[in-house]
Amino acid sequence: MQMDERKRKILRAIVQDYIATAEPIGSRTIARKFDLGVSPATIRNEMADLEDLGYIEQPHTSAGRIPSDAGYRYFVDCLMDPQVLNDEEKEIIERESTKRIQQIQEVISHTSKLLSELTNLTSIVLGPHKAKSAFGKMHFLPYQPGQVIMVIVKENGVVENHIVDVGENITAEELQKVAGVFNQKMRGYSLDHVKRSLLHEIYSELSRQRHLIDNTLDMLSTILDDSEEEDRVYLGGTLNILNQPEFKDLSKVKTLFKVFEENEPLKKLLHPNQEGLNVTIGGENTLKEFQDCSVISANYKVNGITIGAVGVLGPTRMDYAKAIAIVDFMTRSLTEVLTRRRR
Amino acid sequence: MQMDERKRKILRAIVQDYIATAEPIGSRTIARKFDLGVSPATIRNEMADLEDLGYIEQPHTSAGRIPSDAGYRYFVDCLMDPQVLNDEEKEIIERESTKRIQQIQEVISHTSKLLSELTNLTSIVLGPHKAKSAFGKMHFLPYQPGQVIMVIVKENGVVENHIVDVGENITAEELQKVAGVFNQKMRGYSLDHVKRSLLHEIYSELSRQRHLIDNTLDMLSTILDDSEEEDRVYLGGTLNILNQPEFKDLSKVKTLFKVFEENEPLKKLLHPNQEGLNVTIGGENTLKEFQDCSVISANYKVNGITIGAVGVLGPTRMDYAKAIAIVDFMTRSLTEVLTRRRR
DNA sequence: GTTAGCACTCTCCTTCAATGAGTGCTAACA
DNA sequence: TGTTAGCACTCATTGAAGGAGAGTGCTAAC
Repeated sequence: MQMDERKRKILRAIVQDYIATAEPIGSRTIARKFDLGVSPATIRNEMADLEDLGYIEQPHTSAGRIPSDAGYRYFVDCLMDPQVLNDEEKEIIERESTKRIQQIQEVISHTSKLLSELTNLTSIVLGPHKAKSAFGKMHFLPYQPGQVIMVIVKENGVVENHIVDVGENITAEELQKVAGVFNQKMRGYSLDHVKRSLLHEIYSELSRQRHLIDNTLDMLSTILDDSEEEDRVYLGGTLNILNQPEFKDLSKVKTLFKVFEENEPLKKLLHPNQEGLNVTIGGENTLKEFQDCSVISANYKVNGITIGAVGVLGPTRMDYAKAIAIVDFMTRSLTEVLTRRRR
Repeated sequence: MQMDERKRKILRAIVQDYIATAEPIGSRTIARKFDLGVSPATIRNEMADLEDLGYIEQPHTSAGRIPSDAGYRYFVDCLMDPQVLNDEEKEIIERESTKRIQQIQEVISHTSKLLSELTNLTSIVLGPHKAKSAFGKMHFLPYQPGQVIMVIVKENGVVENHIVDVGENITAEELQKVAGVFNQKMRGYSLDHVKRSLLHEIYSELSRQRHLIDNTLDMLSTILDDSEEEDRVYLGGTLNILNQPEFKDLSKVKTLFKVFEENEPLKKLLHPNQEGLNVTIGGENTLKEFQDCSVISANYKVNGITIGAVGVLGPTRMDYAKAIAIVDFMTRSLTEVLTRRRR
């Protein structure tokens, strides 16, 4: 059995209606709502075929049909009219992107908020990859006796500050020397690379100033441990899923929210290593908690290098056309903003 | 009608049992579970009195009694056995407080997490008050052409960095001068005070270097706008409330979580301006969303000055003795840690 | 003052039947 | 041969009815 034009029309009608109403749809309703020029009986026959093909299913005998994961997949791949954002939405995103923003983290968190507001879904944004981001420059500033502020500027523009213990008798000049060594040896290298290859070199360089080495050990581990830390995941609009009828069951909400508290599974959802825009539908998700959810995700870049990912998460019954359009536009905008920042 | 010893015993029994089971409790059950030496009938008579006094109420005629807000209040004020933490709990908190912590923000967020874990309630922690925190010192570091990193050290130990536009032709010496003026004029004063009283003085000082003033204006507004920003509120264990039977209704959860997304109402809950430990029960909360919740809150200090507040939020049916003990111990520990950091 | 006994109330649970939406099948039709 | 009308059938949902159970307040006896 093959898909023909009429089957496609009917499948599209089912998916669109189910996305809009969240109610199973029957043959009579399709005939009434969508002008296909055939009677409910004919539609019934076609629906039986579509069910055989695995594109739709029946919650129970006397209910209408709903799309299966495969049905959504077919819809996304073949049936969907690609959508472009309306001017209002574009303007909102663009207004946001022209704001004077100080730090990359702020850009990311705004993005997350905006995504969830525009889609009415839950947004997941993966911040810049710490261990992979290149070390830029290091500075020391006085803090209080025995401690200094270590300011680290990454090449992607992120600025971090750490407070480190140095002991009371280290001098400003000595700190200068330490910073000099770090800056000279590590500039442009990712922290991953430092840890794997450069540690020895830095030590041997510093060991000429024997009494410095204990302190610098601490500093290095501060920097590197920090890079070990989870890359931050920004969530937005988690409450939006409470509006979806598929989550009127509290226990579902609970398991989902529990996963939201952990970073690792969320990262996985975004396929941060896959290029381009990805649509993952229902059971295609590897995590069982998300098997009735779909995820639209895409990467953002700085200077052509992928540094993070954004996505939206919602029930499989989501408005794919709109969500895809928004995620797509958003990653482009984000890539542009971040690249612009670096001049 | 007066409270006598037996009435107190019965009220205590009702509150304790209801806290443990979340089920209305009847006279027969009280007689069975608690060894009061009287029959259910006697207890019934006393319960009728307690209801007249407003300490307990009946959800409906044929159900047992549950404590009213006034009942909880009486329990907390007069009946409760004050609890001390067990060694395990103490150890957990103390282990946390001896960790090497870099920044005050981390201490606060750990506190929030710990509070919610120990109490199984939702924790709310109000970070250090920005506008009221005193300016300490300012430094400039190079960033990229036309922008510099402005590092600000508050007197409470908080370190912030901002990126500011300065135009391409400002020199390092000029920045030094600007920092000098800021440091000299603002040190030790709260940003509130700077905004109210010192702005003029700083401008007139800087106007000697005419061409600097535009840039410094920007910097000042960066600092001061930031102080306008919401003081951050840290929430922990929001999912814990989903385990409470009183929140099995999704719409309740939704309204509550909606409030969680805003800072202002949460701050109000903590009574950050009230000294000592506060217990706010049910209807005593001014926000209608929280009228079936109770809040235990207390202030923490640095060097004797209140700079923030912590609290736990749960259903009125919470384990007050335990929650109070934990919040109390936690604020003391936090105060101690933060004071120690400053040496 | 305390207690046993009892009628009464009200929620909760189960059962049962009616309703209605939707289907698949068959036979008639173009 | 594809389309349609008609019809019997299925099954979730709704609401009513009735019984069980928990708990109360009142009365009378101790």
